[in-house]
Amino acid sequence: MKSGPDIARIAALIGDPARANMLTALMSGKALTATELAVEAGVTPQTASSHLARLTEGGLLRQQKQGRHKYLSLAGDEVGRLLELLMGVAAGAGHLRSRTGPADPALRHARVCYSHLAGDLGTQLFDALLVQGIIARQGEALRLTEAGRGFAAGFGIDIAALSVGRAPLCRECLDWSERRAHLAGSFGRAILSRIEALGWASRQDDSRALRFSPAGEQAFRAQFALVSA
Amino acid sequence: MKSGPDIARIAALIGDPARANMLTALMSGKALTATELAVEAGVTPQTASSHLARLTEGGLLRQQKQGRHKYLSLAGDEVGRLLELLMGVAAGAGHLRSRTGPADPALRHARVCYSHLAGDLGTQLFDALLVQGIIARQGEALRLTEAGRGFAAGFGIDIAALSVGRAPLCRECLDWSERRAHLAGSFGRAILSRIEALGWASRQDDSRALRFSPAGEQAFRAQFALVSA
DNA sequence: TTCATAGTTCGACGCTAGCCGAAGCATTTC
DNA sequence: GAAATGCTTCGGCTAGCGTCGAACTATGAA
Repeated sequence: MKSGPDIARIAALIGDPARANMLTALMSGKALTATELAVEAGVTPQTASSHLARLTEGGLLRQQKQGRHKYLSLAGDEVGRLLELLMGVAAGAGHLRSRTGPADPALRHARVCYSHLAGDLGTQLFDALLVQGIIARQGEALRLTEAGRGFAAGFGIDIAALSVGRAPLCRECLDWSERRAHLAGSFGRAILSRIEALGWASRQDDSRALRFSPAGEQAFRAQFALVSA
Repeated sequence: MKSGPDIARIAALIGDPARANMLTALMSGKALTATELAVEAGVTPQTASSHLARLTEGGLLRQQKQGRHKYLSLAGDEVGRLLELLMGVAAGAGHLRSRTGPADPALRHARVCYSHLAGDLGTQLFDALLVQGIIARQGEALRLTEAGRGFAAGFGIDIAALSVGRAPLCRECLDWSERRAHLAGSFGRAILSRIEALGWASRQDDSRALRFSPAGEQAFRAQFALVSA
């Protein structure tokens, strides 16, 4: 029977696995759409909608409508710090998640994440694009450089066509298997389309794994100047 | 579908109102017994027992058995910081608890704790007994010194009669309101009996508060050489 | 010894909260 | 205009969790 802030209320908000997944997905600081978060949490959009409403109502998330999308991000630094501390305590208690995503090596190597390239190859690509100055950080955001536009044209991507929407051209997306960022945004999706169009890789239709042919992976590494495996 | 520490697990632990009450009650750093926490949380001892077991298993609490009591305290600084941050976020979200509890000053001043003296006067007594060499630390335990035996006789306590049982003569007991030790054990109980027998103080029968008469408190302070209030 | 108290275990009950299917806006695209 | 997409609301189902009564163990008191 204490007075004071209602810590149980917001702890309970974080305490649901689906919501916790959403929150950790947002820890990168990037805003994600409702559907992306639904996939991230492993629930249907209806369920996600309810969760997101409650998280917002509880002051943990901030919403930003943009066209028919709804971008969600953490409500503030304090929320981020809270989550980090929570991860620290959880790790200290030695409780790692049991429900580990499929340890499928193929998934870790290369997979599709909302129509862009993720996994080991995805993060390598992201690093290489930064090093080569094709994309650049601009504060919290990412932008396509002038050199990048030239590169895109040479790779067969029509940037002008991508720029019509208001959706960001470049976004970073945190990779669960690598804990590092890979490239999202319409440019990221275009790269994956191109990779498939060139026949370098194809999707496994019953999974998110992306299967590169040996020659395809070699061409991919050459194109983006990745160090060989 | 992320990997990493299971933040939902421990957030859910904090997310139950009863458990949250227990944790906030422990935020002062004081150790409390299982029953005290049950009262604090407003649940029956059975329910509390289950909660406390889960909190300990989850790495949030630390247990310390002492006789037939079980003292519980936060497992570490990190847990305390987590709770504080949680309160900060909760307060920021504008969610305050309505239920307010009594902070009875009389209870803090002097009360009965399993038949020995606790509260502010109890901890003062404990310190004075140590300083005057009536009791002394011996590793983790406490013992009555030779000087102490003489003092006890002068105060009207028959140490030989107390020594028949196997129960320790002197024990320290953590004080919830002061977060400091006071004297327990059969010697501690004997002191309280003597205080009551001398008419210095009397129990309030519907509470654990101990009511000293003005003259009684003065005599008590003189007897044990406490600094005046 | 016998009694009282602190704490635990077990079992059963009830309620909450998460989940999804179906249907309903709202916005964008063709 | 019609179709598609992103998101929300509603309703019903189910699993899980918190709750307590009753019975049990262990420690301390008389």
